[in-house]
Parts: sequence; structure tokens; C-alpha cells
Amino acid sequence: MEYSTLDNKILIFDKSQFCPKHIMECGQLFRFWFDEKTNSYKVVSGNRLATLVEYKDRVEVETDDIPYFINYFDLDRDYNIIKEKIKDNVFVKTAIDSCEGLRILRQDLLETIISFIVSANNNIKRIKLILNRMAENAGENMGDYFAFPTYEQLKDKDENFFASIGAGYRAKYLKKFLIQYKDFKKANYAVLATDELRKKLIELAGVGPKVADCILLFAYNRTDSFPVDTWMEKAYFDFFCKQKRTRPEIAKYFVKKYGDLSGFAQQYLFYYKSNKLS
DNA sequence: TTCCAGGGATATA
DNA sequence: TATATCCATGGA
Repeated sequence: MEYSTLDNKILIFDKSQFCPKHIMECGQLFRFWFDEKTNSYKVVSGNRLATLVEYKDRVEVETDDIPYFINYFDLDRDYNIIKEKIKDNVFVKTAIDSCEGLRILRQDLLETIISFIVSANNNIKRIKLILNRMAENAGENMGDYFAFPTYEQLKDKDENFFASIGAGYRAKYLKKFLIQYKDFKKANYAVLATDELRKKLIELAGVGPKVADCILLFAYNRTDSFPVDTWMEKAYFDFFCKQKRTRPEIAKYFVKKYGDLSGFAQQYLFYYKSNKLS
């Protein structure tokens, strides 16, 4: 996709490939805030901030770290080619039309794993609440916002800390995960093939098949993964096939169908279904 | 009051 | 390997 930079801004004129609302509100990240007064989104990734301001003819991404957010927003990928390739089904076509300009982000690994451990059997509003309280109570105060906590800031927190910010029964998973994470990070599993990497992720506390697929897609950019949650299970039965399958089997069904474009198809369908646009 | 949310861990067979 | 049950919390 074409874009340019000017001072502390990234300028994007092709709004069909970059819509702040659709990128932010599709459930792949949780630390963002919409400001009605300025019609803009603020998004925090780790300790970095970007502000997305939408105008009639363009979107401006304001940030102090332009290279980081060029990668974060995956700006060098052409989504119009992808959209054309997966429009094989009227529901996918309708889903894409409902959220054109959605992009899959390249997010920080630790923040993504923690976010999706918290997401299990939870709703987006409460996931955001829990993660923001985690940042406010353990992360660095950056003035206008709180950074997501680093591993060093989290590793000595006990289970009670995570319970106190509302994580519920996931508190013990988070504590156990942090103990496992040091060796996980050291192992450099990023070189593994997607299926092997998924197995390693599932060994982590609080990470099952669905959460692993979210980590694969949103942190490792493995677009040959297809997270199946309660909404995608509904989409499968409503739009694709009446045959009863478990969630991992539904995921395999879609990966066989969409291959390396599975993750994109999944995000369009998730946005469409979870926002009850059908 | 009951159901549900970007499910996972555990027990049981 | 396959199924059933339990799990904190808060909004609908």
C-alpha cells in the first residue's frame, strides 16, 4: 500500500486500505481510545503512542516512532489484492464490505499473549478494563497514558495482583505464564513452522487452541491461522456448513479453504458477526 | 434471574 | 481421544 511520511506523521490517502475504526474495533487489540471531539483514535503499543486522525481525503498517523508503526500497521501489504482473492463467498464479500480498511496488526508478543489469556471466556469491554488496570498499576506513567507493563515489571507480581485488577480465575494462569515466559522467550520459537509454534504456545498456562491462534495471527503474523471463538463458531454454522465440528476442526476447515489468507478472512468475518451486522 | 463473553484446565471414561 | 464440568466478573 502507498503511504508517505512528513515530520512526525504517516500520511495515507487510500482509505479503502486503512480505516481507523475498523482496525481498532475488530477485537485484535484492546488499548485504544476514541475521542469524539477530535474524531481520532489513540492507540498504545507497549510504551509507544500513535494518534490516528481521519480527514475526508486521508488518514494521518501521528507518532514519535514512525518505523515502529509502519511495521505495526503492516503498511507495506496490499489488502486490495487479498480482498479480491477471498471474495469467493457472498458472506465473506458482505463481511469485507462491512469493514473495508481493516488491517491485521503486528503486535508485541508479551502484550499479545497476556491480552488473549485475559480474553478467554470474557468480553471485549471487560478485557479492555482489566488490561488498562494492569497498565495503570504496573506500567510506566508516560504522562498522557500508561505504557503496557514490561516483563520486568510483571515478573514479581503475585496471583493476588492479577485478581485485584479483575482478572478473575485467569489470575493464576497469568502468574504461571510469567514463570514460563522467560524460557519461552529465550528459545526463539519464531523460526518454527506455524503448527509447531502453535504446539509450543499451547504449553503456556491459559493458552489453548483459540488463544494460540490469536497469538499466531496478531503477534507472529502467521496468516495461515484462523482463531475460532464463539462468534466464529456461529459464523461457521450460519454461513458455511451445518456439519457439527469442534472449534479446532472448524479452524482446520477454514485454513484448508483459505490457506495463507485464513487470518484475513477470519478478521472480516469476526467483525461482521460480532458486531451483529447480519 | 439467567445468560453470555475473542475458552482453558481438569476430571472422568 | 472425547465429553462434561467448573471457573470470576459484569453487562444485557
